[in-house]
Amino acid sequence: MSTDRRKPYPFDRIEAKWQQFWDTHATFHAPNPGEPGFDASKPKYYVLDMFPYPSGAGLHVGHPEGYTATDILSRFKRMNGFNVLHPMGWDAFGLPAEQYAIKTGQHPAVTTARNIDMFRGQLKRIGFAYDWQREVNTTDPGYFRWTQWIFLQLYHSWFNPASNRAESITTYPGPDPDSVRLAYVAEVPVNWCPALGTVLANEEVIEGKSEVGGHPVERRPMRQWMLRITAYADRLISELEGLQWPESIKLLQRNWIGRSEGAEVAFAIEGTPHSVRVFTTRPDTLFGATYLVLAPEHALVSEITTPEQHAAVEAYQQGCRSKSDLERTELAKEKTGVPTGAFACNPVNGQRIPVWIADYVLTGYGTGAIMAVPAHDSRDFEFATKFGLPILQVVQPASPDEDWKGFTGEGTAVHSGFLDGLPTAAAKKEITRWLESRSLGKGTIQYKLRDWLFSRQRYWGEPFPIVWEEGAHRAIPDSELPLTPPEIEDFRPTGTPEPPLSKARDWVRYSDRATRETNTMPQWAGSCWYYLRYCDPQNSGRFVGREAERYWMGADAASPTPGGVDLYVGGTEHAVLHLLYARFWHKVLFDLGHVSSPEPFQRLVNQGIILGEDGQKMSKSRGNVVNPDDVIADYGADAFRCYEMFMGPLEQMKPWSTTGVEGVSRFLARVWRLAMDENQSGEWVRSAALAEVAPDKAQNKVIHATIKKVGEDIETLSFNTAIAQMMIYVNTFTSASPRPVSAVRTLLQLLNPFAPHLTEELWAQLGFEGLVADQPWPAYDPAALVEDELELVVQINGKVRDKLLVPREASSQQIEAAALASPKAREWTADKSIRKVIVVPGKLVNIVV
RNA sequence: GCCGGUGUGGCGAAAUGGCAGACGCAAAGGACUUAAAAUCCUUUGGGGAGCAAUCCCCGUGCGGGUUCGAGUCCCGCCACCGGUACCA
Repeated sequence: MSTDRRKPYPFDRIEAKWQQFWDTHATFHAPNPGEPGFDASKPKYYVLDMFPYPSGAGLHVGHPEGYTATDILSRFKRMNGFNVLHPMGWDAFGLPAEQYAIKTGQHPAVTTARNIDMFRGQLKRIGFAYDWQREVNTTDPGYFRWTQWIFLQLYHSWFNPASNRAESITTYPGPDPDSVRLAYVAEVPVNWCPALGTVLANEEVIEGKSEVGGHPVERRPMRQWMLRITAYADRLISELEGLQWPESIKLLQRNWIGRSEGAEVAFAIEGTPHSVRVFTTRPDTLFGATYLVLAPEHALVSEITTPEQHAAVEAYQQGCRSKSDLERTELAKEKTGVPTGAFACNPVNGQRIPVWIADYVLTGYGTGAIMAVPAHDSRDFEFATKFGLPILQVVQPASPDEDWKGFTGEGTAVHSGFLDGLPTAAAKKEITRWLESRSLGKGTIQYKLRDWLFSRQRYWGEPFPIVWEEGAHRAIPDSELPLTPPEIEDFRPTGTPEPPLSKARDWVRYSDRATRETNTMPQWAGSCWYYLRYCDPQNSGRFVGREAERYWMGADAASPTPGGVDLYVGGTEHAVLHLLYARFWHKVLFDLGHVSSPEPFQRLVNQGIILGEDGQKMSKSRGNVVNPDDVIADYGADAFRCYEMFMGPLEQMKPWSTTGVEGVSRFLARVWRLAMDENQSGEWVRSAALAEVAPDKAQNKVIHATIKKVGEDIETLSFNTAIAQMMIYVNTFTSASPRPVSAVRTLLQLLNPFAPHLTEELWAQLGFEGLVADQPWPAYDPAALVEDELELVVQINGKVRDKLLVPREASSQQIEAAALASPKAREWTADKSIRKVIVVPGKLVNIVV
């Protein structure tokens, strides 16, 4: 398909040539402070792409969409006098490499290296201005050494609630530091995936199935490494505030963290020494609590169940245990539960209320027990209706005719003793105070967010820098980093929770008495801090040099933001996973004084998904996958780049169109022919139409309007309209003869960030000095945009009836008079009286009759 | 259910509350050519009147509203796409 087709311009010859040139001259290398060539007088700009997982399938057209956007911006910023950091690397630990290794027996390191070479080659063929000297690879020991080091920072720290930040564990005053470390071991119910042979984080489980592969996941208690992300729940929410992120992403994170203010209330269990603590966001409805529900797994169930109910309760618990999470959610339509036979005492009025167990109460949230207020909670209402439990209204809705049954909104307290008449908000405060004064409860805040399950039973991941001795864990010294995984023949999961690393007996044995931890870290670990490593990728003494970190990640004197990556572009799929984990690690490093900004990513933009030509999601099975290599072979990298940007707004989902690529390719060919003619023997030579003449007034207006619009559009990432404006520019000059050389020169500068190969080649062909990429961005002349005469629209009652040419300096009165005198206006207002005339200077006149 | 996003020509789309459809694709006609490709020029939201230059009516998912003026702002719906799901 790509072979014999005549090229509209010789992109095949020029693209490889310029890519080679940039490579050998390291054109886009950004020196660090202190390095030769570093210019301290320039401001910095850090543009970051989400680095890819180098899969065997190679790059697809979705990757380069965001990459092209950042590439244009970074080239633009560079031309505007910034020191630009624009790096690329590889998130190369992960399941697919390991599964491929299991299938073929090839070491994951081998396939990973091969895939990286393929990806790098593909990215270079698109002509991205990455600083390849800063390439990072999460599987490189020189890299993961520092991933392990950061893990140890977490291990050696605790979150001090008094200072609201992480501190060295040595400042912890309590007797058991292991109970407060940010990295800790716990026996917890985890998501165990038998098919993958590993546990998964909550974030990696979608509707009871593994995100990777869609295998069933079951819950079982296991000893695992956890990271105490919940300590940061509050800051992870509140510090979203100042970030320039899409509101929808901020909301997604807030919902994921799930902060709820409420109260804990203790209910004494009749005839036992026990009391059940419940969490509620509606303590104001306490008078309406007509029963309690414990999660089936709640520790007190066996203690309080009466002998008569024992069998029924056991059976119910057994039933829940055998159900997977998936079944539990599938069967969630109908509420189930059994009474324990026990009764509790409602502390506010002494009411005797039954205690039930039901699986609609979750063990992992709050206290694993609730007070049921069926009148004001839809789930409790459903349950109470089914089992004939009493329903007692204690909140009166504001609008009286609203059905109070199941009313979950706010209103006025009724049937609530001393709370009667109080609006919901006040009633919450009052009852909380009442409970606190009697030590029956207290105001609390709950989060949906759980601690981050951080260990995996995999081979292809970072080993933990931890050893065990007599049941106790301890860190290995920094001097033993990096801790590389052992060489083993068999990467297969053991099928049991025993990790594959345990097969490497020699490696596991640390000393006579100590053995190594055999779990590995999840894939997220490496991506939690790669943006920091880019700042100083070769540093062997520190995860990132202090000065480099301060320069690239620090607050810019010119900007009001507290620092961090200036622009981060990537897909929405990382809204709550990578972006939350990275913020967490960054805050820990910030608290410990290792980085200078509290947030890693100041401005975030999500590129939209590119659909197949049929408007469907691209997939192998649909056969609608577009391969960037094919597009580049047929139309060239510049056309590929420009088309991806011309398709529509960056953040929007949009379908691929081959004819659309052709259109953009034609545009680039027209640019080529502005400068070049084809002679008799089919060679491209300098166009005869080019001349050293000044653009005329109309041409000049297009030139300066385009400089203005393209610059503004790049800043707002509106690349589609920037390209449209450059098309207008080209259309203006295609027919011009003589054709001002200066106009072509300016166009090459404006187009360079979009089509770097084509513009660099023409720049050289026309004999201009140096590289276009090194030119300063052109400035526009506002005076050139001003017309001597303005065309105004004359409207009658808001409908356009005529147009009017008036001098630029015409006054409102003169414009009004001219409009009223226009033949059309006369016609339309003939037998009517004019009620009002609105003059919008420079725009229109509206005559209201 | 709940939360978020999006609805504009045949298609991708554009439009600080001020000429809806820029720019591109597709389509049709023409020029060049022995021919085709490529290239260049013209037309292209729908309907209507006129020999014509032109002119009129309708039109941004639907129904209301604010305004001299609404694709844009407000209220109420509908459809599609994403996310989420017993979080008390």
